[in-house]
Amino acid sequence: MKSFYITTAIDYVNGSPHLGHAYEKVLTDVIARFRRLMGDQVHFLTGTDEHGQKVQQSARKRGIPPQQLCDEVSAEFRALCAKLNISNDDFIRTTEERHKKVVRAVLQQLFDKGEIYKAEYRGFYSTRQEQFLQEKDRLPDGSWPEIYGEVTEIVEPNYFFKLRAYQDWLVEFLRGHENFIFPRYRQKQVLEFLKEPLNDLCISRPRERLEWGIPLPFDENYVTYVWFDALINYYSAVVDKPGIWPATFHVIGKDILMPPHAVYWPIMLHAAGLALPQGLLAHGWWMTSGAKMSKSTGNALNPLDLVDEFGVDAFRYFLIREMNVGQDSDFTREQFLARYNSDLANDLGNLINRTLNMTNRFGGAQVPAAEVAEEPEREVHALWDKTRDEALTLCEGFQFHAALERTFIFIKSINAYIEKRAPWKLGKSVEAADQALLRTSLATMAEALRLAAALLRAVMPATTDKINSVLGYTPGAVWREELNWGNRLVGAKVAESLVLFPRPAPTPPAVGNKPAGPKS
RNA sequence: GCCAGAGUAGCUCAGUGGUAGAGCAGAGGACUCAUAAGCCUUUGGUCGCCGGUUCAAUCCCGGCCUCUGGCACCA
Repeated sequence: MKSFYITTAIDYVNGSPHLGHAYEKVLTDVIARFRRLMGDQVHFLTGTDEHGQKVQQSARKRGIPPQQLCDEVSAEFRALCAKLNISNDDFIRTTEERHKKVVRAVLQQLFDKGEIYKAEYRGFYSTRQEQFLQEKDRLPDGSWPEIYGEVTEIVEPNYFFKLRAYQDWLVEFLRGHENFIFPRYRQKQVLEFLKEPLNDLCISRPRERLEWGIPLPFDENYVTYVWFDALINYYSAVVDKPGIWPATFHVIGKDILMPPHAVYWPIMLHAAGLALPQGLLAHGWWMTSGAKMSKSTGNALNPLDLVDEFGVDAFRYFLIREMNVGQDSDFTREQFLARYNSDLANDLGNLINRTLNMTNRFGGAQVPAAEVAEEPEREVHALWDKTRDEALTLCEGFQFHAALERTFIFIKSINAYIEKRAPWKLGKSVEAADQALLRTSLATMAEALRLAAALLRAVMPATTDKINSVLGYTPGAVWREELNWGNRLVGAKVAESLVLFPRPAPTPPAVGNKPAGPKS
């Protein structure tokens, strides 16, 4: 079985989960579920990044130990995974011993090889904020903003990793692996960036400034800083699990593609003699009216509430259907409702319910066998084969939004097929030919629905299960075989009815000067 | 400033060297198994702006405008 190891970025615990985190987890989960269905041996890792200045400061502000803060927030991210029905196999925290051990081992190894050296770091330091500032922090007139207090240029000994020595190697590597980064144009960006010489990477902070971190194994007066801690989680989580490394894909936000994942990480691995991942998948951001969606912007709408209101599958469907992986998308309640009502409630949900109803009313609650295959049936069969083939290809290329689009075209075609056959008319006829057509139409709509549901499995797993359940069907172990048109449902006893995606109560018209709707 | 991506119907987007397509929204119709859902028909666009190449450009070239992102030790 082919091994497929996929990761999300680990989330920094200095803030609560928001839509961006949710999207990355859902996207990665859909890929993981899809690969499992395709027969790969999948290992899916997510987790939390827990060290650093900001965590230390936040904990101090609240008067609690940093570990307690990490425990609290990390639990929130775990809860998010559960809420979103994420199928991760492991959840790593950078404060776990299994991780720290590996970070120290890798650092020691690189130090012994001479890849890490001590030198002086020079920069502008804000005592009040306890951090070094960058040129871009300056005001246009060259002075430093008030919040930094007194800023002084200081020189501090630190440890550096020899990034620059590997710059040419990295350029060669990327030229030789054109599909290393998805989407492709991002790889060009990285190569463009690499035309400028790299500086070596400062990987340490003195302990008197930063306590909350992993001590360098070769100098306990320092802790390692950010990347040698965070990135190594991908490796530390599986170091004792044979057959998983290297990663197949790291799914990350475009904001941490360059330089960390596209430059530091490959060089770190190469320098340490470890195999490189097959690829990086950089996704875009959700925006609201052009503004990045995050907690700090104080957007009134909390998209995660939609999970409680409409169910996790509806939420997952929206994220995957609406976002073209790699690009940015807008998130509005209106767009969500449009998708929910049109695709899920009207097209799919209603199709399920009417299929159950008709099977009960005209078929004695049992799926009959198809007896004829005339033009309408042949059209549905042909469209299914085309839909399945295209959808699989699209999913393999991360074009899930397009795969869902095709799938829903097929679902709509089932509705159209039903109108063509009009079983409610056939049901009134006593002619043998009409009765055969009736049985055929009931069989066809049920089978088409089963197939459509199977194709949705990676995106809406609970929905697929429910549809199978009301169709009285238990799917077989091999998903690919489930995608073939057949007669598996013949004789199945179907449920009476199912309203899967109930239409939301109509919003009261926003007229007059009444106060806005009830606050719950 | 440099680099990259994007500017196509009210909205979200697809697309091709030969005077443009889908879904949603809007309008009309026939039906009734169904979540007043579904089905059929339909309105709607000088394809960002200006030039050029071509018999012909939305798609090729040049310039410009606008939006988004990256530009290093910052998550």
